[in-house]
Amino acid sequence: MTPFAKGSHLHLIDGSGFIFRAYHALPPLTRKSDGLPIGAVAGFCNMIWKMLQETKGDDAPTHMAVVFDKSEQTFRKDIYPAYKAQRPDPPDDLKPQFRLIRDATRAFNLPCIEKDGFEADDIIATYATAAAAAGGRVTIVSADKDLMQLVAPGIEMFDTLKNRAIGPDEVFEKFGVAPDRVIDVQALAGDSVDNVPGAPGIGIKTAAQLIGEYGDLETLLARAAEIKQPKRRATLIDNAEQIRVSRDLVTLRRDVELADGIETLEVREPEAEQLLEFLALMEFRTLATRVASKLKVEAPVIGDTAGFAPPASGTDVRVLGAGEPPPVVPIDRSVYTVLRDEAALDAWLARIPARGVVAVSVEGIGSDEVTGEIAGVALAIGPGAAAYLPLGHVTAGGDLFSAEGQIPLAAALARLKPVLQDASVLKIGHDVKRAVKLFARQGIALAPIDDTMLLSYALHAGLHGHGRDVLAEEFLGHQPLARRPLLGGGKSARGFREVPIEEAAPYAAEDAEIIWRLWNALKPKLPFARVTRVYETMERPLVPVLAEMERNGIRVDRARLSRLSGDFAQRMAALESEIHTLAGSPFNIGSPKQLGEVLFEQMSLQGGKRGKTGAYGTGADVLEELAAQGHDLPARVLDWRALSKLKSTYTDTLQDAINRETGRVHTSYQIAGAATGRLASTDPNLQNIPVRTDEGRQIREAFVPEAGNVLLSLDYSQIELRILAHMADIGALRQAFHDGLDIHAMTASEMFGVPIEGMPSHIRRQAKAINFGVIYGISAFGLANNLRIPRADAQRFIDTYFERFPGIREYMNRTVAFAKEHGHVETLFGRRIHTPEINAKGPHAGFASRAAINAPIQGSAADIIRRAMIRVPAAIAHLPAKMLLQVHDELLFEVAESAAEETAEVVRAVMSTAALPAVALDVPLVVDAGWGESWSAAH
DNA sequence: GTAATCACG
DNA sequence: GACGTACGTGATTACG
Repeated sequence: MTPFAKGSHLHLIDGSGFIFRAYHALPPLTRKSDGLPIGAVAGFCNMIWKMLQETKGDDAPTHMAVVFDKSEQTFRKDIYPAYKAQRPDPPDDLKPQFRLIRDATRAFNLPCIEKDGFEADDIIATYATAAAAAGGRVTIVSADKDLMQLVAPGIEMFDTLKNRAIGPDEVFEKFGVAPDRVIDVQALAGDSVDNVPGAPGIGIKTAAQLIGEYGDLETLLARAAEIKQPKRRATLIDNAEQIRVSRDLVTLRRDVELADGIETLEVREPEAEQLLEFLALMEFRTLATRVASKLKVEAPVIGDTAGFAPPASGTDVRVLGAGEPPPVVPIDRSVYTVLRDEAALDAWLARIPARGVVAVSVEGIGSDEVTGEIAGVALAIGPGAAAYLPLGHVTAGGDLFSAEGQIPLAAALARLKPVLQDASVLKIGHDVKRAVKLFARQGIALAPIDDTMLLSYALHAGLHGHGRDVLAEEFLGHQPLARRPLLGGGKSARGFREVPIEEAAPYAAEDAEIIWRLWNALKPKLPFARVTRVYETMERPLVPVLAEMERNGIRVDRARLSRLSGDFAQRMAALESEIHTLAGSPFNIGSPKQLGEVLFEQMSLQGGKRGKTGAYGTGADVLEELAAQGHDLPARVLDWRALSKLKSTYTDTLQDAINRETGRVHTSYQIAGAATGRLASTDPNLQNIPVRTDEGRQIREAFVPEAGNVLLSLDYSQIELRILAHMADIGALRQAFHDGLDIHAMTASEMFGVPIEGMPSHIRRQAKAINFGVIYGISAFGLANNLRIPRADAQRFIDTYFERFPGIREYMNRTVAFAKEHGHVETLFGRRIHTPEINAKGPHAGFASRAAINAPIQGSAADIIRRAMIRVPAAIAHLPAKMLLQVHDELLFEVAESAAEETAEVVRAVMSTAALPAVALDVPLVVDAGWGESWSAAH
């Protein structure tokens, strides 16, 4: 080893700085065989190779190292906790590349230097200072202004992207002072990106002028009182301490204790085999060829499946036709691994980091995702490379015994946890919210994540479902093992824990492999469909938010529901006997068929209409009509039905939904359920809890907070009409919203020329029906039905409305035409809702065009509340508040009573600005808030 | 499994 | 001119 001395030349490459520059400078390249993002890796490798070639000869470096940031936690955070606090997470497609770039560095046979607690800049400063002191030369390969303070005799910088050296002159150009005073200028000017406070109101120009005048920072602060400009003087005096802290933050440490002395950084020639192996794995064909020719070895053959384990049997190859991707290795369930001991698990997990992406499929022991345990975890990193890790399987034989050949749960989870939480390993799932919840229960925060279900949803909402089986068929031409035979049905149904491991393993491992393949098939499509932003900002970030809400659950007062059930039962029994008396004979009131026969045959009432199945219609509208004619029986049936509905759907069923462990009800939200972007709530549905009748509201009174808390409800006022006013650009509507007018009264006034003051309620009601009708894609038939008026009258209303607001008709025509041309419509935020039926003939066409008119309006409203929900957790992090439920235009929170008002204001601010910055609405978004001792009282 | 009904926005 | 419709959901019940 040659000592570093006079004549030596050290190149220090700012690896972390370069990663971000390469990432943003290059298009999002992916590895061809599997879609792994590798743009930054490619940029890095090309840069290193170019540098190695160009620096040969007299000026060749004798020593070289690549330096990286290691952790977020540096000594600067101890000095100033807000330092770099608001820095966003790196993009998810960059995260897996961090590790690959370190691998690349080693493949080039270069030292890869990093140290906990320090930034790359501190390590560079330490080496550069030591090298200069030893009499050698230093070139810092970076354009980062934070490194410019190091420029000195013997130390210069080099910007590879601009291909120019940075010396004292260039530093002066940037900071207006010599390199040795750069720290002073940075301390004064601060840095908004890194959250270095500096002196408020002073930028680089002023700072340089002040330092130029007073010589250095301490002198300036000591003599601040002499400054003529009063504002500047006050700023410096008031913020002296903050400026000194800023100086400590920007000053690079030159005394980091480093394990490797400079002499160990001596340049070594790349080893051909090692380097080419890496380049082949990354599938960098051009660079591999170039490197091979330079190193005078044979270039590796890089096929499209390079990096994959060769298929066990490669005969059954699916041919996709000319111009299609290369032949695909078929799924082979016989090659999967079952991880039964810790050594096997460790070996498998060790393969994941280099990939940067792993498909994860987790099975709970049963259907409970909140308090249920894990039965097993399947992982996949490539075709045929999948494994199943059984954890909670049991053998049933009267009692349940833990099945043999399973690693103890705690030990396995301890090994999984670092990978599942590793920021540089992307975890992909299908409906990954399930996995997030199951792992959260085990203290594991699954992140970062991707979701093939949501990829499909962002790409193809309205075209087809997004279940795993549908997608496997559609995109892989593969039919997976069915879940049903494993779990049985009816009486013989069993939880996944009871499925024998040898049956569970191929099913689960195949699931993981399918997810991995689907991700590779779907993720690259996002930019082509222009839905990357939709997916990245409105689908994926919602997953952890919903997982937390679902885990929170809401407290429900069982005793109260039970009392209501009893009350309803009594009243139903009374009604039942009354109805039977009126009918003259007993029958099943709950049977529409029997009821129809009683009404229209036995009692011979008029107006009986048979539907397409031959049964009489007995819907509420029919019964109401009969009741209005003075018939008692249908009126009693309506009362009975209302109670029956409340009892069976709510007061009885909701009690069963209370979780034994938490005492709360945990709904599950379907993110990809509704084509428009709305959520759907299931098991139980908490988005249709009654509110419109007094009896219904009694059920809401059973939704209660914990002691000392209140339920806080915030809802958007008229959000869909506001969106319509914006999208269709209706000046009168927009103005009415700006002026805070009663929008339905205003509509009525415009249409019928009636003054808003003292407007008769039936006129307003008609206008309200029209406003809603417009959102739904109005038709005379629908409006007539709703208002119980003749169709001709309804048509006249609509004509008048369109005359008064011609922009609405234009919007409707424009939207339908767009759908016909493109096959989809879009929300304000770019969400696509496909309309495959839009060009159909016959009655389908009407449905499709109304749906197309409604979708951008309903969907934009859905987007807005999604955006709000994603921002809420950070906004309320400092408050004793939890977000519990979403009901399309309402968010419900549980909050300490003392913090209700503050929480309301914080959330109101988030909700009313949720469209920004993507869309600036021409109408205000008004949010109403209320809180109380129950969900009913919160309204 | 499907249709009818009705709860919500 | 007839068709036959308000938009988006989920749960329960009856019934074949």
